[in-house]
Amino acid sequence: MKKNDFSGMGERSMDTPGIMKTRNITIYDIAREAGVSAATVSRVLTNNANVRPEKKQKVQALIDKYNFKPNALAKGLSDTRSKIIGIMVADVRNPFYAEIFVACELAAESAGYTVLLCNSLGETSREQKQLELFHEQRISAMIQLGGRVDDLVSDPDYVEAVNQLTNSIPVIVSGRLDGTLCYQVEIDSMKAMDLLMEHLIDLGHRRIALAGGRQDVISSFQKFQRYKQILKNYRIDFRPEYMIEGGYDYQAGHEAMERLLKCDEIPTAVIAINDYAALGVMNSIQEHGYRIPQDIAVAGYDNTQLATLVHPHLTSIDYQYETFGKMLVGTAVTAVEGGEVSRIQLVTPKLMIRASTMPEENAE
Amino acid sequence: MKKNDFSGMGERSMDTPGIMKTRNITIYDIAREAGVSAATVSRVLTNNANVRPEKKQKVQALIDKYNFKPNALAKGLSDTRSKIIGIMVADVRNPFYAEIFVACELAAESAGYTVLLCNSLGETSREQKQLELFHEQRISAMIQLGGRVDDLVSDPDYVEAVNQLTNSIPVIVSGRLDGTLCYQVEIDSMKAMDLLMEHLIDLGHRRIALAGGRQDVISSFQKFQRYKQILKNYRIDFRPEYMIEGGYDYQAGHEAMERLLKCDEIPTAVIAINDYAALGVMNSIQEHGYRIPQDIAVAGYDNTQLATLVHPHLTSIDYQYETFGKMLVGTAVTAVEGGEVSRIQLVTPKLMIRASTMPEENAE
DNA sequence: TCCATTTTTGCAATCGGTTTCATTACGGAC
DNA sequence: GTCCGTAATGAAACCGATTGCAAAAATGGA
Repeated sequence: MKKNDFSGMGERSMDTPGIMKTRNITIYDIAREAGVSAATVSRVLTNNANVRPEKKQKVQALIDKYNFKPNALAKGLSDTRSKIIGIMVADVRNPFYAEIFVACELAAESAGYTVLLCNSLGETSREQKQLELFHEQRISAMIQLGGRVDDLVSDPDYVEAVNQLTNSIPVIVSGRLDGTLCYQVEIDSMKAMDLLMEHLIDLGHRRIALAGGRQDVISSFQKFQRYKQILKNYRIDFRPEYMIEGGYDYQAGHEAMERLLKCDEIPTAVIAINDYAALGVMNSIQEHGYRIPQDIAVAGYDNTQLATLVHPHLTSIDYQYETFGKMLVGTAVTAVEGGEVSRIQLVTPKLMIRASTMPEENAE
Repeated sequence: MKKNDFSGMGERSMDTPGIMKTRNITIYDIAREAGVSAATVSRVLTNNANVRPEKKQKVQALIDKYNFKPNALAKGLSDTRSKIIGIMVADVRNPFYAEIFVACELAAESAGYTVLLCNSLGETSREQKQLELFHEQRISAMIQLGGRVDDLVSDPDYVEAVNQLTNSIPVIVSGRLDGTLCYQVEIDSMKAMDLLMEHLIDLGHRRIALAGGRQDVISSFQKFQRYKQILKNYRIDFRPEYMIEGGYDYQAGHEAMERLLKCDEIPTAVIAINDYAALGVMNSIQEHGYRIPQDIAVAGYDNTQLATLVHPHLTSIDYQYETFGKMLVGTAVTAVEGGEVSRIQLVTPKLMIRASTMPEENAE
């Protein structure tokens, strides 16, 4: 292992038994050995200033030799912000958020930022704590995804905390109701419903039901509205009994389908609010001895891994995570760096057709 | 919104159109208004020094009034380390890692640390970059989970980078081969296999097969070894055709089961290397018209959400994520703070019995 | 009341970068 | 060779905390 041999004293200490600590190399160490000032080394690091090529090379050589990495803390301190983007999600264990997080991580990486993930786990108190954490870390921007806001907006302390943050850094939200001061990057839920409905209607379906989702979640609300609109456009009667609201999990889908199967006329196609609910729907259908898609076609939202784990593979709406992540982080970075970004942006989803709606289609 | 009114100049600027930036409050601002020195405020913050109660109260009141949060960057800079624990996983989109991450986040939170998550995505180059990121952030400790190490250990640059890090901060690894200098927190894979095998043998199974997993992944290797050992203990002949190595996904499980179904004597129970593979196994079984568990019992590892999404619900090994996370973070924190921790620790897994092995057992 | 202790305090240095500003070096024009 | 404008460089201040050290204040004992 290489070490800096120009520092005579105390570069190693044994304060933790068994673990040797190596003193970190600083810009001054490099400067000294290169025979230049720290300012010059800094200029080499930030690259943009004009440094005489020969010196630049010499300094760079030492940087490489000692594998010197500038201290992000010092850097952040001197320009009063860390290059960290805080991301707050309800729960990364939900694959939907996991996908977005990874997409954001990749996008941030190429922009020279780091992402800091926090799970609110749906608890107001945690969400507030995370906000404090972000504040302490002096993050450059915050991305907030999903989660119900009902309880939050009624908590004055929370509102105060968000305002304070919004006042000092760009906040990008998605799938939330708040945000007068925020940037919004949303998935085009209406377009998503369009894609699914047109696909099913093209296949000849006229009895199309919805399973799961709540009116108080903005994206679901939009889907419901669009659903009715599309029916009207196609002159198909809206049947209230075909719109089963509920949660977002397996159970919700299963229960919804059980109710749908009790209708006088059973639907020929069901759109579930997400892949989990779709799985519930599918299991319910199969338990009753119906075939998918011959008797009932099923489609979902999110296009998570689950969609290709079930049988038949599930037709789903892909939220274009890569694009989504890029837009979220891109908006954050542009806003941080003082550029112009539009306040609201939409991501166009894509329909992934699989066997659960088209028997002849091969599962990917 | 509250603001600091004692600072006459430039506390607000309009450099980003439409977004007002508020200058951050510092320890000096508090000190000035309280009529004390910054050192005293710092002592109030860190709590441990002796400050006259009346002053302490006065300062605390101002801290609350302005919702002052000390700058973590400055703090980290002055004690040369940020209170951040870096966590590197292959991919959080894998629910197994997502569970561990959330558990670590919770454990870290109560210890006053922040966790920084990085996905290596199985690429050596990314893993190395994340290491640099950790170094720049001057993290206090690193937790590395899973991932294949074959390519990594052969890359001298990578080894160098890890050594450098290991030399300066505690590194906790799990599910990896390296680690002479590291702390290890492992799940007791042998015990896990014991639990599954004993459960199945108790149920009367004698023809038990394994599906998926590779010899070069340490945890799988241990499972294979233990499997043979247990068979021997119970005087059951080991049949090579019952041990189908492969990957860790749906496909691997499916293919393994297809091969198992071609055996002269079809196994009566199958243990899949994880829940994904188990799902593949189950689907293969059901496609061939067999019933689970009446004809063939199935069990998996990881006890992810998937286990209760499939039908019948899957018997699986629960890795006790909460305990696991606590041990990982606990080890990191103790090591950072100079305490004694044992180099190797084991987490005892737990068997979750569900309908895929016991028909009469109700799914939870 | 006065001196010796023990607590409280504040000053100033430090952590490791960036950046402003003044100074110096350089290259070309005359 | 001199002069001038630009490019290159370094000294020093600054970001916002912590902390060792010394001074000041409070306390207690005689």
